[in-house]
Amino acid sequence: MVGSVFRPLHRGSCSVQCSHCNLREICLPVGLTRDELERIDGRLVAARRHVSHGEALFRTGDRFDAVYAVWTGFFKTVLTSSDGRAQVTGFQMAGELIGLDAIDKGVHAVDAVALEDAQVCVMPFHDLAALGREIPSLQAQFSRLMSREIANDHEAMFVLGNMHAEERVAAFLLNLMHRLQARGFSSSSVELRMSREEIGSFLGLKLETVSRTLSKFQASGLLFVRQRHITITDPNGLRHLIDGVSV
Amino acid sequence: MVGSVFRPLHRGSCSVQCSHCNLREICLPVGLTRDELERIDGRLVAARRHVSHGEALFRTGDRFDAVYAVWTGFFKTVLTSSDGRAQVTGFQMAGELIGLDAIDKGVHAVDAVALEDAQVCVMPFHDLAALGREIPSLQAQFSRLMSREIANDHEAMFVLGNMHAEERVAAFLLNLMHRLQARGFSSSSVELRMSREEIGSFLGLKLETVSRTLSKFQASGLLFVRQRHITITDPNGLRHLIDGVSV
DNA sequence: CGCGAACTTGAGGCGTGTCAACCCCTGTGG
DNA sequence: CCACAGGGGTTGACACGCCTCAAGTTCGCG
Repeated sequence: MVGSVFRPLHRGSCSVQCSHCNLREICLPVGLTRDELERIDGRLVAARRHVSHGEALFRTGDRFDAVYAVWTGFFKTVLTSSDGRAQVTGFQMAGELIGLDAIDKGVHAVDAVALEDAQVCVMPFHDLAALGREIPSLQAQFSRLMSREIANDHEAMFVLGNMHAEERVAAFLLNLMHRLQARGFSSSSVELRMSREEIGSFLGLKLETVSRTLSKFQASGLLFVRQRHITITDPNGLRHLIDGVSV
Repeated sequence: MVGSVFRPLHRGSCSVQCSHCNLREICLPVGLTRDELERIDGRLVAARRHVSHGEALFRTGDRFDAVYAVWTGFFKTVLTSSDGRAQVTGFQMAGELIGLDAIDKGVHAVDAVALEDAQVCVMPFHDLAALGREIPSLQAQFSRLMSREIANDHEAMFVLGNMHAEERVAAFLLNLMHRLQARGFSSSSVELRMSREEIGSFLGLKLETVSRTLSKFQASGLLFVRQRHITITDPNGLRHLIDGVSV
């Protein structure tokens, strides 16, 4: 277990310093001054927590008491109905927040599951709120991130409500590559962390349809796909598929 | 035009008092003390604004500078792609906020259109943020409402991604009646404010499918429908249709 | 009274789901 | 080092639910 040797460093009074984090320009502290960054060091993030591949950061029904920022690794959030149907509501990567939907009810309504070994920054919501009062630009950025999640969800609703299978998959790939690119990864080649079934759940499609669509994209010369490895050779071709669709 | 005679009262320095609003237990100020309520009087809501049936409160591309609370009337928000396809992302009624998705980018990404003559409370975001700093429970409630919108959107994604036409329409009706009931209206009878096409857009269905589904529900004895008037006679029957689905 | 918008209803087509068989890759144990 | 098992992925045939297209009805409004 890679993570366990680090655990002592990330627990208890040992402070996690946002000011030295390589994600500080992507994550919650965006826009804070040097001075403000140092004021939140050790006070915003109570601890780092390891979550192994396949394990849950939290589950539906768990009490909400902290917001999580992905530090390393990859997550999915899944909303499950009492008759067992599941909807993947999002995939989260480095610098993205998890748990925002639970602030209202104080109870988590989704499962957050690691799609690979991962580490998250634990931000107790009580502390986050207090720091937000002290540092207005932190509160502002937190509001912006909640707003961004709402806007992203509206985009997802558009995909689910208006698009055909090919358009959905193309939109998914472009969104994913765009976010990876913003984090310094290749914008053309990726090792997917999620299964066809998980992609399908997010997109409102069955796994066979996702698989068929990727095969068709390959046959059309838009990309190469082999299991979970995907190389996009014609991003403009993908964009053309969803033509008018903004964002 | 009913509203115009009130306009002078709602403009400029004339203060809008949340402490005397009949929505104060439903809207943003939920949970504020008497004292806190009086502190936001005339400072949170800069003005009330009338929006006539069919007109837009704001449109895609408009600069964001205020959050709106519905005071009277009924709205839809619509996300439109550049090729003209539209997705209704929500319907908003009294006490619900509009515009939260624009905080991040500072530009509105949806049209907010009144489905009947309406009045909204205009809350300049700058003032809202400042008051949030001054009154922590206001900031807390604002965060809760943003969180609630995220959770609602996830529910909508579940509906779009997992449900069949009948389930979608049933879920829509139950959600609508539940929200109306919370505002003191009948939970069984309603005059819909939106067209079949708008319902369909929200649910990812065509208007004919919505129409057929309502007719089928009537034939099954679940409700009476006549144009936009709907009376639900068997709410448990509707709930049974979406069985396991939580919320 | 007549027009247009919204709604209803029917017939037929199509895209995606369903079901099933097979393939690929990885890990495990003999 | 190979055999085997199992999960994930691919591909095909067929079914069916919703969309499309079209005609007719109802209602509100000038």
